[in-house]
Amino acid sequence: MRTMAENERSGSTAEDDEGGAVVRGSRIDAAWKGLPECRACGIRDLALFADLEEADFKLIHLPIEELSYGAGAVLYNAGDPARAVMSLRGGLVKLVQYLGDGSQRIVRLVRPGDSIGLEATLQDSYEHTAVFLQPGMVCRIPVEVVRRLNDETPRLHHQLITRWHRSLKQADDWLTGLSTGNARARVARLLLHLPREATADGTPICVLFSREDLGAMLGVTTETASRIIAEMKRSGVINERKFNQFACDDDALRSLSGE
Amino acid sequence: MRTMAENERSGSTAEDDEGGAVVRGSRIDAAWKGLPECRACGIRDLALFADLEEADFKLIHLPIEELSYGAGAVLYNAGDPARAVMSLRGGLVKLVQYLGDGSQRIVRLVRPGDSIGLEATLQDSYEHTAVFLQPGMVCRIPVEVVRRLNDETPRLHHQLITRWHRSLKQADDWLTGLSTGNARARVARLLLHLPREATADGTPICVLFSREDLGAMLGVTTETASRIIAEMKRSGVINERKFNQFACDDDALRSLSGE
DNA sequence: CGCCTTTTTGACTTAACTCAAGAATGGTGG
DNA sequence: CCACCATTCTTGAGTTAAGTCAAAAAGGCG
Repeated sequence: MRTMAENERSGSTAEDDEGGAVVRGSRIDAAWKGLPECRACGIRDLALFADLEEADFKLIHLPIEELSYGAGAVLYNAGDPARAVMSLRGGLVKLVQYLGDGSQRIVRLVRPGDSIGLEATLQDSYEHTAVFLQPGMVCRIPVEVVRRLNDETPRLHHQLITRWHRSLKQADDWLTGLSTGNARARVARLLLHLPREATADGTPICVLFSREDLGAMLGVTTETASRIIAEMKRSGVINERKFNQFACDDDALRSLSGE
Repeated sequence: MRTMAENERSGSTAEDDEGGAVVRGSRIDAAWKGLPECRACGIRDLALFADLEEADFKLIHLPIEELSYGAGAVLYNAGDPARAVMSLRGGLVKLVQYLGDGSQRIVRLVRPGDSIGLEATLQDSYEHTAVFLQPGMVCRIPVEVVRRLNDETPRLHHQLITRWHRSLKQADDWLTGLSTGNARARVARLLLHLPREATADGTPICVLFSREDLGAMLGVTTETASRIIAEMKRSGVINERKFNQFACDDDALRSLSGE
């Protein structure tokens, strides 16, 4: 089976390596941005700390760091010691799971406001490999902080449960939506599911990624993913504005998705 | 696409219908078994209440009921009002998700000790349809009881988080294991994943289900599922002792699974 | 025992995989 | 700035696994 890409597991993990911008190839692994002021966080209402009150912040006795990553940067690898929960502040992250034979499958996408590595609160190693698809930032919250807040304030643990729930729902939808039906329908559903970004001229755009990643999300080969995207471009269902940036005809996509 | 079985959504839901054994066709929907004594529960160490202490039980102010179901009985349908969390005491339950076109996909199997319908603590309707594949029993815990215990004792909410985590892990494994690779490998992995039951002569047996359900778990057609099981029977990888009860050659299965 | 459902099998079609080569793209270094 | 290199993407041709439609066989139930 060549359905999924080979695992490259290249380079060092960003965890434990937060000391500054490390440039390798064209990839910036992690750049330290300082200690954020959670109370003033621009996306706090989306984030893990959404419900915290003034008093709760006093319970934080370890630094929360803000780190920024380039596309391709690895947040952590499966099996790495899990010492922090991350809150995504921008960009897009894939969670990858490896099979026995070295092939891989992308099990979820993480978007701004979502948490990454929640399992750190329960066990001492990460379950997936987390890789940035689009550059962005995370707040790195040491697991001791999460544990302490969770013990002391119900406001955090409601948020935690909500996040577990959200991840599970996403996992179920991922299975039914992106792993079911023919390849064309899967691509269409994926495109519909992707975040849209506003452009200068007002057209919503969705940013796509490598055909290999596409294949690993949908459980099809790179070539099949490529062929379908190419075909959609030719038929005008999607319209490439810049490299891998597409304006989508959502109605057409919906009908392709078999809805 | 005919990949998955048509949604029959037949019959009434067991929820709200706990007043006694309802026999329709050959299916017993639900039989009321009485109010269990949690403290003395035989599988309590597996169940949601594993960590509760004597004082905690005093917080339970609504009855927990014990209900038994036959194969094919529907615990609840997707969208039904979610008024209880269930703890599975025996048997096997499938969680089904429906797609826009009416086809279905089985997203998870629930085994004894696992909880069903945890989303009831967060929202007012169930996300899946839950159906018994093998007859068994559940304890039905009103959502108010779970909420109250969760507010009052950290011992429950650790169990709750653990269960969310376990479900998510299972979802991820389900995707990579049962929705990846060719049909033969998927069937092999499913068989390896199924619980084994001891028989009189000591051979571990695994109880299989309809080809339609098999297809809906693996994302293949009923015919493909049937063909592969038939082929495995012929080649001796599995050995049918009774109807849908198989002795498995696990080493052979592992090699088929592409491990 | 006969009816109905599920399973199995067959024949055919088609979607997706495989292998391979050529085109495009982006980065690198002269 | 441009030429070159390494990827990644696209496309083609051939193969194969899985889907489809249909009918026969097997099981289970009344």
